[in-house]
Amino acid sequence: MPKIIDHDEYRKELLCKSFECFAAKGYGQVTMRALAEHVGVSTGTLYHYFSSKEALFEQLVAFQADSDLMLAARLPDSENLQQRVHMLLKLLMENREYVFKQVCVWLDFGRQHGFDTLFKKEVVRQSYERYMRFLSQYLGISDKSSADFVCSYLTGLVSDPYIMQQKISVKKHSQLVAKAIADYSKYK
Amino acid sequence: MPKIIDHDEYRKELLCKSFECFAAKGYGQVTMRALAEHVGVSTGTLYHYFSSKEALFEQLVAFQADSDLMLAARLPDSENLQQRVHMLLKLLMENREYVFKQVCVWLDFGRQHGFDTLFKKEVVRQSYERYMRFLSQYLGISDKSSADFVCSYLTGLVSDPYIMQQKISVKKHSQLVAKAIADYSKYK
Amino acid sequence: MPKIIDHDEYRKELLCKSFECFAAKGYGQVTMRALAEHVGVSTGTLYHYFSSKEALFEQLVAFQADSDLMLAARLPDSENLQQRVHMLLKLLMENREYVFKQVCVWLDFGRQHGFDTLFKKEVVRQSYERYMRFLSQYLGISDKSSADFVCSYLTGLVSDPYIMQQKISVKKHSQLVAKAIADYSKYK
Amino acid sequence: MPKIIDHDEYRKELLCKSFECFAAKGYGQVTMRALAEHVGVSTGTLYHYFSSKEALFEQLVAFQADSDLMLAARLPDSENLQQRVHMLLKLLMENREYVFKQVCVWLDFGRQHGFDTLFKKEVVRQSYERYMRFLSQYLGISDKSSADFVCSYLTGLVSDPYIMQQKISVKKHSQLVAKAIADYSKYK
DNA sequence: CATGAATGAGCCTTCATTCAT
DNA sequence: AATGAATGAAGGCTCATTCAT
Repeated sequence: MPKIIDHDEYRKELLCKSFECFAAKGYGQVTMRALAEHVGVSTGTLYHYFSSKEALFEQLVAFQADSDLMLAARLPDSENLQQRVHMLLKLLMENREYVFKQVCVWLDFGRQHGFDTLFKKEVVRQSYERYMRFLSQYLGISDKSSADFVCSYLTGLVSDPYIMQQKISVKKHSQLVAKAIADYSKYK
Repeated sequence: MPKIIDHDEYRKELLCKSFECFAAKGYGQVTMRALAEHVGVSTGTLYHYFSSKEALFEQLVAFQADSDLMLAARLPDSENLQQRVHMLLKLLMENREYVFKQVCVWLDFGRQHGFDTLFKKEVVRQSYERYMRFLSQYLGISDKSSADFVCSYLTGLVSDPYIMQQKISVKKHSQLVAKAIADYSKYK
Repeated sequence: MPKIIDHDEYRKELLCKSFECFAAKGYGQVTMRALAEHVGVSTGTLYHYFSSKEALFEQLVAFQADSDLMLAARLPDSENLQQRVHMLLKLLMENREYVFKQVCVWLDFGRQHGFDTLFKKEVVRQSYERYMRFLSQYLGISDKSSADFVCSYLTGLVSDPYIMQQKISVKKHSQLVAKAIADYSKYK
Repeated sequence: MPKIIDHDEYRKELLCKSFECFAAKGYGQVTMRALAEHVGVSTGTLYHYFSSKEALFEQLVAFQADSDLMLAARLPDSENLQQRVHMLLKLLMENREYVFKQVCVWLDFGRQHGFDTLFKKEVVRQSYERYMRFLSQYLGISDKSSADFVCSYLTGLVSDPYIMQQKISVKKHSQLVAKAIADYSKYK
């Protein structure tokens, strides 16, 4: 095996490969040995790049938060709200497995650190705000309630393992969401 | 007089007291010793009522699924759709912490058994179907897409730790949801 | 195996059996697994009685310090100084192996905690003072220099592995030591 | 020009720098990484000069045994026995820290190889005999018991961490030792 | 029934050692 | 010659589980 040229690059590669494990089994159920095996290195190497299991997990979360921006960046623009919702949903549905795993990892992370103190962490706060900002901008939502509403809906969409199992009608869902957003002005 | 009259009753009591632990720390992070201590018995006793940690956890999930019906049963009836949505949301929000913990436990359960094979389990399928049936009936939704939509929204509402942290405007959300349901017919 | 009746008694028994290991191999070379095997219990049991390897070692040292009093207590009294020296040397020589091991353990302990801060520890200070007090009393030495002299000689006697290997002439040594003590007054 | 002119010279330099580590922490507690860092090279370099940790340690002990002759060689001669004892003690006391570390290292070495088989090793036997020969010659002792006696005393003097901590009266000790040696003839 | 001491497999982590560069 | 990334066996410690009381 040739010597690794870029330490940090390799670190990210390890994180990348670790994601699956943590998502599937959960932090407490993942052993460093199993992880090393899955990733294709020795436990010693893992500890060469990460000071501990917890540190690895934390870096994984931070890394994933970054990666997600790339998912969102793929979204094409459009004049039409319903079209934008549609594309967003389509993107999520196409990556549902990945997104669901993401949710799983985040939940673990939350438990690991306590949900009450979670949002005091810089990584977490930033990630979340970036996410909300993106949503608001892309969907052109300026109102908090509407944003929360859409956000809840989307979170549910990607969190619900039952829905995960089936095909939803992206078109109908888009219509409902777009209408809800558009209607909002009537209720203020 | 014997302390415990009903073996099964006591079993449920133990499960009940175990819920907090599993919800807060996650299956893999809960030790039988810690659990026993939290519940106030010895580990031996725990093993007298449950054959293993996994069995205990499984029974906990089944038990919780039952308990949730009691939450739903508290919901008063109403002619008005928006009012019904409103009451449902209010109920969820009043029990947000409990409901969120529930989500956490289910997540663990899912991972323990693999999400792909999850719905082949009788307990799980039944639970879920009961939940969907209740929603459809209570909100008077006969269409699958609408049901999925509302279900997604609700799942997100109770799963999202960020939303968990803040107060949402139940009123506005109710309006949006009720409108979305009502509007549905236009898009079929 | 019957349940242990006296927790503390058993703890001491474990310490007692541990002594050999630490003396022979040195703290850093003793593994908990090897120790458990030598002692005849499982590692789990070891940790049931001692919170850590270090704690075990510390308790061992404290326990040994106590045990040594029993060795000294066996010494019969005598009017004659040379006789007393003689009996002391004989006792040491008869237990040379044990005493040497003791020295080994103490040295390890010293290194573990840093020799500079060693005598700030209560256990250590007390042990040492008890030892010196006993020597002074038994040999009737009131002067510090003489005591240090005898102490040095004795420490060397039990520390020197070369001397350990051979028989020394207890009689001659006694004469030399007794004379040295008696002579002391001439040099003050 | 190559940085290291003499391979063997550099080896000794590495040993020299290693001494502190082993003396302070004990063989088992010293890691090759820590050693490399302390010495200022990479672990790879360490393994370039020594085939293993154990080999390094063994060479260290042999090297130190040689070095000690230099300490002894510094001793000036004198007609007067008490003066010679006095100078010897003074030398030891001035180098007490170094000498004590030496003792620690030897203890480790002894344990590593088993004290019972220790004197079958050539290095060890030679070292010890050189030491005894020097003592006998310098102090003019021809009798084994006397030599053992003085030897015990000196070993104790440098081994006892308690005495290490304080100042002894070199003058008084010299008097006692010299007298003991001189007196010896009376007791044969 | 209830207890908690005992067990040992398995976890996280370290460390002597190797080897490609 | 020198480096340090990579390895995996082994160490300290935990924990699900059993069982004598």
